[in-house]
Amino acid sequence: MQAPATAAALAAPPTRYGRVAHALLADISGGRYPVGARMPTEAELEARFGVSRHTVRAAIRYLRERGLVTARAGVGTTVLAQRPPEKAVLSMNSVAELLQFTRHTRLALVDVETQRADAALAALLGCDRGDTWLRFRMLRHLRGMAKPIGLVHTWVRPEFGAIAEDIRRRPSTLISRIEERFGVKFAELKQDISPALLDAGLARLLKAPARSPALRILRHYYDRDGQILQASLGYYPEGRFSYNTRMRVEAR
Amino acid sequence: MQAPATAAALAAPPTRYGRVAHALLADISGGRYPVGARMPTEAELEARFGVSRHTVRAAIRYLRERGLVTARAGVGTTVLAQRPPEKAVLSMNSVAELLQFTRHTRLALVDVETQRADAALAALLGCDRGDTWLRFRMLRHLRGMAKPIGLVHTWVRPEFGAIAEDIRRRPSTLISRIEERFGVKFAELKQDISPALLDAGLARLLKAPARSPALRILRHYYDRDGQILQASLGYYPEGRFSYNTRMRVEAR
DNA sequence: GATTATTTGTTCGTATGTATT
DNA sequence: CAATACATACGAACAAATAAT
Repeated sequence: MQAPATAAALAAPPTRYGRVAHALLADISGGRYPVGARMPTEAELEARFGVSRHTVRAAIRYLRERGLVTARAGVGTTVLAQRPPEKAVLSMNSVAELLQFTRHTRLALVDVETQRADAALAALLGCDRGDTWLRFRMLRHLRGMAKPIGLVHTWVRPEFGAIAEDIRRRPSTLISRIEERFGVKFAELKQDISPALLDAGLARLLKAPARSPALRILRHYYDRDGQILQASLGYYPEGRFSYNTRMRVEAR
Repeated sequence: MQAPATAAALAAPPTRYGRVAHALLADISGGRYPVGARMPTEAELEARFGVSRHTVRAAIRYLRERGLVTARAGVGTTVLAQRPPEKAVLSMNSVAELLQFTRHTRLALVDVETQRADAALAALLGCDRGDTWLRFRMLRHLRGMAKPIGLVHTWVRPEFGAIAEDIRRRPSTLISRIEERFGVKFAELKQDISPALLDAGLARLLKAPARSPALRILRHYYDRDGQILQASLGYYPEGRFSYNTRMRVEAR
């Protein structure tokens, strides 16, 4: 009902299929093809736009790749959404809140060692085999809880090795110490959460049953240039920690 | 670190381009075309496989869509990764991306039943004991993966029960079907991720080993008035799915 | 239940455009 | 400028999935 979809939100490729795709996109957001309705058949679109079937199919593929329509043989092409995914804001999951969380925990250093990346570690850290890293292992405690909430392995470049003594004397999050000491800032964080079983060694350190389940959280910290600064791998056993987010759909 | 080990082989589409794509995939994972190397040109692949250029391009598109190669005009096609990600990665920074992800998966209905909330269910859903819910169980598949990536229990209010027949005929995400049919919109999503062990029943449905670890994702969907619309509890076994987020530090 | 019409999916062939070396 | 390689586009035919008869 409201204003002509002002934004050509997406840049149309300067191609024939791009023009067809965006004409259809305008029809969809304009309500001509409502969500759930079927689009014209490929043959009809050929006629309407005066292009070949190949071009029509390229246009529809463009819309499919963006999640706007779905196509099924024998049925047709159905509209899935009125507009390309709008930006919704994640209210809870910001870097600031993440760091806030780590401030409410206490760290205890387990050990530090130098590691040369084998194939598995190289894959984990996204580095070349043979690269040298300094690995810290630390237990993360929450005030008032007897058992640690997690065990974190953190790898830092050996250039930053000077912080090892600092950390030994007073454990803290490595990334903030690196930022202080070396004046670098991390600009981006990638995080991957997967399930894992605790092996005997991890279980003992965490005071958890062996072969019990845990969250395995892998984080990569990058600076503004996309250079990796630090990586960490944490194990958080069942019942002590869960990862909670809250998202709002932005008003349209 | 444990490796997911068994490469969940991608099912090749029973098509000519599917066979070409998987032959190339075998070459890539076999080391014939290492990461960073250039693939043969389209013309060379035509000759090698005895197919048309169109089919070669469809095969390469298949590999591109899976992030294995990249193609640039005037340059060629370059290998980006040695193996297809054998697990689905949910890269989620917004509700939009979450919905986008669910579009790339296929749902298969397991069963539907009416449930009266006992104490445990009431706690899980945040409702009163004795409330009636309709519970769907669905397996979530990723195109090209043999085993399901997860099993999702979804509870909806019995008022929305009319969608049961729809879903039975052609499974889809419940929340979108409810939005279509009843004109309600969810405005907020709360999500909680924790680790869990698969019991025998879940393991059987998921074709996973019993007592293997999984991500347990609980979601609550609310409308604008804070009324709960739907809740879901999903189990995603190790090696098939991971939860991925990317955060940037806000410039100050 | 079988048949037929409809619609998308796959595959060939060919030609021209565009980006890069 | 020329050669190379992917990108776009036209035309045609058959296959597969589905819906309607």
